[in-house]
Amino acid sequence: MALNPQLVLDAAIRHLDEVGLDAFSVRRVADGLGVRIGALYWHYKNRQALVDAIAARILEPLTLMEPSTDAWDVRLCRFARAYRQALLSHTDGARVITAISGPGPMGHAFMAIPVKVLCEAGLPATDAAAAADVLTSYVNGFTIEEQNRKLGQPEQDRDRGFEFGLTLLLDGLRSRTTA
Amino acid sequence: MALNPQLVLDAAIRHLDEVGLDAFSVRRVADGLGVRIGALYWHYKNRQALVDAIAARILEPLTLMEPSTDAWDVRLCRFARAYRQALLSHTDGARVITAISGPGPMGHAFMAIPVKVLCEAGLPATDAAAAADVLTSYVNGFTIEEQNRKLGQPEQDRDRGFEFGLTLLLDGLRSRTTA
DNA sequence: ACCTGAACACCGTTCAAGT
DNA sequence: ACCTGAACACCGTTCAAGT
Repeated sequence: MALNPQLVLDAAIRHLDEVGLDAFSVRRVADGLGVRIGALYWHYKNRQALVDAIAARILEPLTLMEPSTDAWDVRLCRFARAYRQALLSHTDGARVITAISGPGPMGHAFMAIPVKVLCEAGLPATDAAAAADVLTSYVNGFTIEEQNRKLGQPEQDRDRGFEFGLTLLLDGLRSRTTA
Repeated sequence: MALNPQLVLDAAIRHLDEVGLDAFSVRRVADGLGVRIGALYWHYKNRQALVDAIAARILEPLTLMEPSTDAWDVRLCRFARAYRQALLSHTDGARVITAISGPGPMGHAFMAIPVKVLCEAGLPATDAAAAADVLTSYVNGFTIEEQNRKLGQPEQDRDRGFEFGLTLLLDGLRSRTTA
């Protein structure tokens, strides 16, 4: 069976889910595929490229969300929740995102979602970009901490904490929009 | 000259500032001290203990802020800004904080600051804790991104982005307090 | 108590050589 | 085109042995 970037990425994600980002090792990914380590370097330039690919895979579901006709604040909430869930769906998912070497095409498609919603809400383009940064920064920061230290805590409590911050941001944004 | 935890920590921070967290190496810290690597393990149990110590050093200035009689929102803003500045004062400072093995005494003293302010603002204890988590999560997330990718950007722009989010959170909090 | 010397088991990366 | 074999320069950690 021939190796290809897809299969390597699948194995990498399995390995990440098992051991977490700190113990994530290109060599172990090769082991999981029953292949010598040099083989992976044919499909991915280096470890960073593999991490970037994992990050893109994590963000992909968000860029595929179906468009909605709901109010902008409802859509922004849905985006933030879906983003957190995407990060939570893999071990250290939030830290993986902050370990990307740069925002690739997927990263740009991802950020375009909240920016678009906020523009439609009537925010000036520059404010929309800033607000989108704030929102994703919050989700990143919250979920990093959540995956680092709060996974023993009941899901309901963690959800409540997240929703509290989301509400604060949304309230602040509503008072700055015209729509 | 005898080695001690202080000197090791100083050298570790110098090394961190030079190469960043990813390239941070216990061996290089030993090199910087002109000492064999085994020597460091007498003063620090392992690499993680050294990172924890760096994090505590970064947070220390905040726990030493002089008490203030200003309004709660002014104090909370001041705390958030000082926290961001503390993180920015060392290479990858924000990522160092999220790499702590656990909240030590310094971490607890640190979190007590915003919690206290928010309690005095009239928030129920449980809301105060949640809001403090939200605020620090935001600062962490924002500053990680800032140190990862925005350090080329003018400081004024980065400050503006940060203040935007801070204002949103503060506005949201004000509508939930009695004081 | 504090440090050296030396080893151990691991990394990521490269690259000629095979097929 | 794709993978193996083998090397290289690095890690963190341990621990007997020295002082």
